[in-house]
Amino acid sequence: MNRLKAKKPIQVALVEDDPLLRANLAAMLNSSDGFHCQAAYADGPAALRGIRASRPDVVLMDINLPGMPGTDCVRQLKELAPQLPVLMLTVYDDSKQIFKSLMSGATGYLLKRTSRDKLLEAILEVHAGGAPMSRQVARQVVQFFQKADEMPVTTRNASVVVNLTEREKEVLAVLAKGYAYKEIADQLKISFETVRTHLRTIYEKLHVHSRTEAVLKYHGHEGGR
Amino acid sequence: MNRLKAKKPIQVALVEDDPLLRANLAAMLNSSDGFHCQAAYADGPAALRGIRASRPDVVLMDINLPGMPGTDCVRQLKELAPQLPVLMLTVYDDSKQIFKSLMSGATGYLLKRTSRDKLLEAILEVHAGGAPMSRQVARQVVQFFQKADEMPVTTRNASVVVNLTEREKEVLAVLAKGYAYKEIADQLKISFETVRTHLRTIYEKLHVHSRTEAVLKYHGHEGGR
DNA sequence: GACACCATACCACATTCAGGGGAGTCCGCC
DNA sequence: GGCGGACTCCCCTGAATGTGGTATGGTGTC
Repeated sequence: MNRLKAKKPIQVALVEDDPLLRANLAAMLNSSDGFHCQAAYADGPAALRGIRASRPDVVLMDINLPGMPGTDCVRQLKELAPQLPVLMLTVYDDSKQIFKSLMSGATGYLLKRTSRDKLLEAILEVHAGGAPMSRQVARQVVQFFQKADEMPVTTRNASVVVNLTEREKEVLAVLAKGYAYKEIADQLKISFETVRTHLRTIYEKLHVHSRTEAVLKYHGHEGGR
Repeated sequence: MNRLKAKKPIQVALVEDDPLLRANLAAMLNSSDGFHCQAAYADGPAALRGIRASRPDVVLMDINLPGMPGTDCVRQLKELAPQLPVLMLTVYDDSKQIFKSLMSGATGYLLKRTSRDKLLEAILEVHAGGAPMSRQVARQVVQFFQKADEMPVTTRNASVVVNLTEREKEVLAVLAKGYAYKEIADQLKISFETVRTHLRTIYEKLHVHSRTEAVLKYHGHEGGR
């Protein structure tokens, strides 16, 4: 954050629909040595038009844009400037969003709660040829590969479910038939709360965040990312 | 690198066949606040035996081990301690090696020319739940996703879904991938409320009362109830 | 034109789910 | 004989879901 003193600043373009956040980010960039907010756009189409002409060094893009999703915007941006690094900003560390962004061409992926310093560091990093990711994001990406490794063998519900204990498998099996928590509790003769405790650890082990995702994994569907 | 002052140091286990490098790394760790080199192994089998008993917080592993490749070692390590984070060290930023490591279960991937500070930072990072990667590695990982921009679409849906209108089928298809209502709304470019309206009529037509039941019908599982 | 049907959208209320704690028993293993 | 893992149970909070009603514009049909 302290080198680049006399060098020309990194030209950053912003794409963010929230006016307040947009202004804050721009101000933050312009008050930081080595950075310059070249332009700020409120939506995808405007960004595409502007960036085509102005050629920034780095783009900071909100993933939730009105009208055109950030991921679509990245994809089109990458078509007209393949080398241009794009940093996605999001409030969610949801794996579906992450992979969608990365597949669309995003170069890095940061959570919005990233601190100012980390954000500036990430801009430098991406400009230097890296691929900065927030901690949670990086871990998800890495886990993707570990899951992908189990995939080809797809012994249906055998491979994904292996880490689960016997009881957890029972709970998941009932869950996967569509029963509500209290019904699962009745069937297994345990309390509602115990069902929830099991489900929590099951979700953790399967890397999912909703019963639907868990059911999809159980049935080997491996739901969309 | 300066927090964790009075806290218990992170217990690190080393796996590195080069005696000199091994000693250097151990010394470096032990001379750094907040870190402790708990053990250092020269090969995979020794590491597996030792780590099973000693339960370190983090493992630093050379990818080029004599006898057993580092990737195999990681795989076995992950079987006996799935939560244990493993940082791979390598001189190559070869993409095949990187992906093999990640698929084997490595949590982070650093080039050996990484500086002392960056290395310590990476250990903290991985211990805090992240997935530190050297710049070159991160970029390769991201590029992987951009090349793999396809998806296995297995949606054979004809059975129960016939009574539904076109739009309803679209909604159900996205629902069945595990997306939340608001995500469905984003994808179909309609409002959250409209998604809910569609879902209501879908549930009615399918005679179900929860998304899990709907998903099961959609995938032809019929669920026992 | 009246009518049915579809897609869109909003409000309100109750229930369910998801994630964060903590905590006690039992059992096996070093 | 302590320690960890599995299983059990409870509390709290906030988000997501399920169900009821209502409404507008478009489209096609009789």
